[in-house]
Amino acid sequence: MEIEKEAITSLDVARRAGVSQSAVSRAFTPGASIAADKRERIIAAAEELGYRPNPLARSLLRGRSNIVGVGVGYLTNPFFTQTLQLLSDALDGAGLRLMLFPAQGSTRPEPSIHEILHYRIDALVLLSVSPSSTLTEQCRRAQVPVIHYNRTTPAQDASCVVGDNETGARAIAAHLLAGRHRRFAFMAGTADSSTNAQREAGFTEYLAERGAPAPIREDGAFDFDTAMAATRRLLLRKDRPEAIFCANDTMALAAITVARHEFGLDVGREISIAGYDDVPMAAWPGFSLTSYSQPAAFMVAETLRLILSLRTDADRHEQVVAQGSLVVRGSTRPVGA
Amino acid sequence: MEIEKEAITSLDVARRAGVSQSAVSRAFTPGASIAADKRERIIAAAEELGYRPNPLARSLLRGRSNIVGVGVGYLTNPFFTQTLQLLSDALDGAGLRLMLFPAQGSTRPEPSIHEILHYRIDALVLLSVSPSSTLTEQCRRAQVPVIHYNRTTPAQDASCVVGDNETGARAIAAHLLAGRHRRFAFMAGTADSSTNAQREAGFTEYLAERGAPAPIREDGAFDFDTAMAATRRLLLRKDRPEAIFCANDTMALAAITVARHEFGLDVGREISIAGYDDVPMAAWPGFSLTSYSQPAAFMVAETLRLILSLRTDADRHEQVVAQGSLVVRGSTRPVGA
DNA sequence: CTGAAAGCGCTAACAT
DNA sequence: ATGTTAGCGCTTTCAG
Repeated sequence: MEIEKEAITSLDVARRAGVSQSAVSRAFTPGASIAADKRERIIAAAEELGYRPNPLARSLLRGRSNIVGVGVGYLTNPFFTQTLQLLSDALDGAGLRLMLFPAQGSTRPEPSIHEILHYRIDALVLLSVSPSSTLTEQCRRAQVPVIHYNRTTPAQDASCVVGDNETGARAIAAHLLAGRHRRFAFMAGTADSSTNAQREAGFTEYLAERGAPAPIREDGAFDFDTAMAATRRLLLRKDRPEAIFCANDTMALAAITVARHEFGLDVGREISIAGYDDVPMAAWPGFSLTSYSQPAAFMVAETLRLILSLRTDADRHEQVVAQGSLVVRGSTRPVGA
Repeated sequence: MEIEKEAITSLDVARRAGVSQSAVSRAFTPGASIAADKRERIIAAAEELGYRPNPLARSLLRGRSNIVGVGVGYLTNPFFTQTLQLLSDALDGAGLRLMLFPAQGSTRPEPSIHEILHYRIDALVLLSVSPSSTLTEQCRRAQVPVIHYNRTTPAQDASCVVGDNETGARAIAAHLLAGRHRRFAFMAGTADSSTNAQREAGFTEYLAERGAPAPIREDGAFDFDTAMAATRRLLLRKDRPEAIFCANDTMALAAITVARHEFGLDVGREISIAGYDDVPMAAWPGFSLTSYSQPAAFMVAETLRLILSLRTDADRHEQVVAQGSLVVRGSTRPVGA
């Protein structure tokens, strides 16, 4: 064991391998022109010394840090958790670092985003965070591509990766309609969310097209507790809805819980409840929630592709819309019943 | 709006404020000796230009990056999710950045950790990751303090923040014993986890002390699906256990699901099931899971305290043991029933 | 208290 | 293909 050693630098490796310091740099740069045998000798010397190029110094010079900033609002939603896990693995596999920061899910400009931007990050990924124009503007100026995940921007002036919410919501509507329900309800997520808006539009429009009555609306804010309260209000109505479509699974799980445990309803027979996202819990026998599956793995893969492609030109932007699929389980009345 | 501007540097601010570049640096360094009015003038100029010191350059020189590496195994466990959320907020509040990397929850040395270490991170936090001696050694050499969260190291040669698992498991055992159960089972988490070992020891020892029979043991690997299978094995036995203590809540939720939906058991009357962690879902009416609560907020606060204190001397280490509390709900038979 | 100057560790011209 | 040189943007002596 060596005694208390300061970090080894490329110069140490250079001396050891008997070459110039810049040769060491080249040995660690994929496209650089250097003799194969010399490179091997340098790599060998580096291994012995336990050397790795200092990413900080490298970033300072290159103007890019190999770091991707990831902003996330509420980690409590399993859909985001799953996404974060996938994204974490994907970035790691691509040799990119993931810098996580809390984005509160709100519109107001977050100071942390500001700070993150100074790390000369390769890209900024926002998971279900409502877009803010000031943030978008700042990133544009800093030449940092922004990728909205699970959100679209009003002006479509930024890149995003989203599911086809309208189609999904229409599929849910069609399924509920096929179950011969009359009174429908929609439990909304947060109002400023494009995701919620699209799901609501798809659901409402499909019902209207088929001549069904407009759904009752309650606000569940994408949150379990809020959704429980909203469900109570729905189920206490004289014209109690027969089918509830919740804008995400978290709220649907809350609705099932309240319907079953507080109102003693047989979910799937006396009332139908459907969600969106198809989180792992939806498949648990205790819930058996009908939902619309978002292809998380595909969406994350697309996000990575965008990161790699946009870091060369941040001004370009691209919208990716992923197709999902309806997953019918026991929480909705069977078709034709 | 300016035209396509390169990032502004301290020199730009210096020129604008009519001072030297080093004055700008001092204005942004808390302890530096600079006249108050000059500092204000510089700060004003910086605001106008939208200047912030480049953290990359700063880190390169200071040898510390203000980044904390956080390694996490499985984000699917809500307890870790909650912790990550809290930690993310805490670090952000302290002006520290959080670099997330997948640690696979395994013992083998991860290449990403290697890479992260070169960012001259202030500390490495490992969430429920089994300690590896090679990793510990590497961090020691790099003078990076390691903090194990929810794990202890065998040799106690590193810092950690853990709950008092033995006490918690004993409290669960006492509670189940008070419910007049005869046949007990313990559903274990992953074998190499100190957390699991301590919970198992506390549970088993308490039962032994009271003259109760040793619990049947099944392996649930801290995982929902694995725990479902393990529960089936338990409930198919001739000597079916009357009370099951699961080493974490995820497994307990699986046990409840199987007991209720596959075996038609009335959980809390015909069988008692208890968990550990007291995740939010434990309180859902559909589960009403008796659990032992880990004080996540306190543990994260302590983690932050350790980070701040250890970054000046990485050689020191400290063990923090947090006290939790028993949360009795409906999944276990009431005491005296 | 303040400015000039010397690097932190590395990459990217520029010469050879 | 390789070594030399000039910085990336900042902090920190060192003089004054």
